[in-house]
Amino acid sequence: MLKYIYMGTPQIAARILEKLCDHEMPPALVVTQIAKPKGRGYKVTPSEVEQYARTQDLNVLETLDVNAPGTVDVLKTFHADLIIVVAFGQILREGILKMPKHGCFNLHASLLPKYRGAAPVQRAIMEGEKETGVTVQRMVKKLDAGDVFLQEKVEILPGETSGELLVRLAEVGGDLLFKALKKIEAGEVQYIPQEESLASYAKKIEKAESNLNWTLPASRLFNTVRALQPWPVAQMDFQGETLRIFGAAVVPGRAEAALGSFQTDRQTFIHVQCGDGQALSLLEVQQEGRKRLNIADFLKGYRWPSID
RNA sequence: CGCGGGGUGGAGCAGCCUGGUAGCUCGUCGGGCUCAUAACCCGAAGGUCGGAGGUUCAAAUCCUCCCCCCGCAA
Repeated sequence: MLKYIYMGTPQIAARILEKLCDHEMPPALVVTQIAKPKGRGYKVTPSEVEQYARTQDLNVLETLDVNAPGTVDVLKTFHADLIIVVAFGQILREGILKMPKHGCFNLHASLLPKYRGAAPVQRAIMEGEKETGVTVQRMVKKLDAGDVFLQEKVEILPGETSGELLVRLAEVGGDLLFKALKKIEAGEVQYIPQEESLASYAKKIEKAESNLNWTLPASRLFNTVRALQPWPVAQMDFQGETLRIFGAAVVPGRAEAALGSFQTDRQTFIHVQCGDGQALSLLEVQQEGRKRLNIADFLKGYRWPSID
């Protein structure tokens, strides 16, 4: 039986770790980012991976920097055959990459070489892709540039958000990783080098991107609204206050309307004019301190400034 | 003790600061108008104002504690 170390941090990594455990192939050690203060009240909270690992009584190592000499020494004591990395949040240096006999493997949520980097799922949705996938790659020094071991396509459903897609990718990815482990164990390993000329990068999502830019085409903004869920969530300035946008649709615009201006019957819709002449219909929104509401409910209680 | 917003008939909100008849936009039910209608008109039902104490002649409104929801920030 292969002995491996699992490195991961957020929910998707926890879900995949869970799948490996369900397949009765738990890691010898789980490495995760150190518990940090977060959420309201800044309570110190362990990562999702750690929380799950604890329920399975797995060995857990929290670390601020895996590449630190002390940490590397600890990892060495496990004599792992390989290391699996899923959304860990830290970049492994050669000292670790060369440590395990079979090497280090990473599950990446895209069809490499496309969408290398931090936000492959979000960027794929933002670009309006119809399909993406998961890839198990043999890690090398250059980020997400290693040889492809296994890869599986996943269709992106119409209107699907990053959060929803991520859940499905975790299911497929977990199974793919298990398959990878089985093949490695059996010595059936074949790699396909990535075609560098086809490589693209999925830049990390910045919270500043959540402000919708009305000079862009409506379809692009629709994709952005989907891509930015569950975080950081698209938002816009509406009558002087911030409105978060959870649901939207592309509708015909009006030629004479100014970009970013909106049209509403104050009962059932708000259409915001976009850069390509079409408009974005707001379907589900949220005001600060309030709950998410469909547009009709939002308009029922909305207080329009003066006039009337 | 990181900062802040909110919990009011079925839904979404106002009222709270400056205690004293619980309001608005919808929905529901009944009736009317209409060829007809999700439109319009008339009427009705429906609320221990998150919970527990306290102050007061009187608390949705002021004070204290608790529960739940949410935004920022990380």
